[in-house]
Amino acid sequence: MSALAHPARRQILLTLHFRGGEATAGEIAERFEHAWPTTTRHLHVLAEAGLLQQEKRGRTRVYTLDRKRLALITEWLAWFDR
Amino acid sequence: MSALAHPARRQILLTLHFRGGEATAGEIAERFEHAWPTTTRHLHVLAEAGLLQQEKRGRTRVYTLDRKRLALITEWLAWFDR
DNA sequence: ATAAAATTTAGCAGATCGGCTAAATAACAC
DNA sequence: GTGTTATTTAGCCGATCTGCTAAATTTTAT
Repeated sequence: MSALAHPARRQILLTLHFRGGEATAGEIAERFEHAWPTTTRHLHVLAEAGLLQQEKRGRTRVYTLDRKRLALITEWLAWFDR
Repeated sequence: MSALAHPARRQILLTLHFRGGEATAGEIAERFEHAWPTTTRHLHVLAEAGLLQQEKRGRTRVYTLDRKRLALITEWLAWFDR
């Protein structure tokens, strides 16, 4: 859950969502003012948390949103509705 | 959202929930192996994030869970269901 | 007035975070 | 094979996090 702690990372997730769940590292990075390596690191944190999957496609890398993983968080929050 | 990043803080929220949304600092702290001041700090972080309210009652302090604030997070996550 | 109980505040120390630049890697184009 | 494009890796550095102990604060009890 600490993967969601940083605004840039939440923005990455939303960006991916509204692009149909997939985007290349470049497409994502260009939306931020951060230097590329900074975004690369955020992507890595998200992938480490299982929220993103990485796929090497030619010389680009495509990141895919894992909505199931996000759903786990929603489920955790649902404890408070009982 | 970074207030939820630490496991101890999530545990505090659940503890409060299952006690009806209210508990004293002591009741919460005794559930953790952490030193008291450590738990005090976690409580403060949660209060700062608006997830808890603090009320001085005699020589104890009662913390109350703010479920509305938690609901905001659920709402954010709901973006991914569209 | 003094002591005990409940809790916070202060402040130190090591770990992690998050930005950066510079250099490395991998795939494609000529 | 040389260069260009896309992206990551390495590593520095200041800021924030999280644990601790010791001391302060506030209320209740004697």
